[in-house]
Amino acid sequence: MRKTQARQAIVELLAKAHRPVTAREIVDGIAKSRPDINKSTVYRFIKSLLDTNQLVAIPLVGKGALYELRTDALHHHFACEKCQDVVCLDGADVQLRRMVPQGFSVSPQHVVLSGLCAKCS
Amino acid sequence: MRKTQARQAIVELLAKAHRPVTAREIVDGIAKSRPDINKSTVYRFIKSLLDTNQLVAIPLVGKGALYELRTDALHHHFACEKCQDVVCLDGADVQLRRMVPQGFSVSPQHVVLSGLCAKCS
DNA sequence: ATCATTGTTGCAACTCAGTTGCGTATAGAT
DNA sequence: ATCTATACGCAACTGAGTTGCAACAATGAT
Repeated sequence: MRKTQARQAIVELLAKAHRPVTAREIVDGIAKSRPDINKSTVYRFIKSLLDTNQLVAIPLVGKGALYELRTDALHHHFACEKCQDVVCLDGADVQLRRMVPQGFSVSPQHVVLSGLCAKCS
Repeated sequence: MRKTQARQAIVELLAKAHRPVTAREIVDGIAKSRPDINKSTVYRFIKSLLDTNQLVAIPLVGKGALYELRTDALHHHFACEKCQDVVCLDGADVQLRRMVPQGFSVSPQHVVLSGLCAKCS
């Protein structure tokens, strides 16, 4: 995995976002700040980060996925169906394990709950 | 909402599936049994069912969503990352409520956990 | 510092799921 | 039986994401 200018720019964008972002936001963000970097490069790198487990994908209802760099602090997410806001949930791992049958294991980084947030409900 | 031949065929397919299916499976399934029904009709009806809350969407990691007819028996889903199998989880609602902050409400039909199922882990 | 290797990139063309505009057909009311 | 809004088929379109390939540039060797 070579350290190229394009890749540094993409990782920087992800790190600066401080929230999960869509593929579209990454592509558009890079296009704005670095128009010399092609969208194929961005998509290829997103895929590569996913393959090497450096990026966490959070699937959304009907609208692709959100991405965030994997950090040591594993956490789950909650997506508000009304304001589309995504917040991070902490300490929910124990609860999750209680939900699945014996022998099943949950990937904590892939859990996203949907519903209404405190503001919208 | 008129009861047309196309719509009856689509609902029938969903009911007979006895598991959540992808949009692709619905479109292909209809195309096979009823080639006279156009894919636009299928997509339009899926959207219409979603808008009227008669269909539940289960977002997947990177691969669109699964759909199932809404039944009285609300339940959550678990998607195996290896064998792609989707199973239904029961009685997990209480656990979910413990996971979100005060004031948040979870849409139980929209929760899908990912990980490894008993066979694959 | 220069070179050679090979992974990475830009480009343009492509794929394919899902959408849309429009003229026609049909379910359901009168 | 007639009427009319709703739903449909069709074909063209959209747009996110992918791919083949020639050119480029990041690393390790010299």
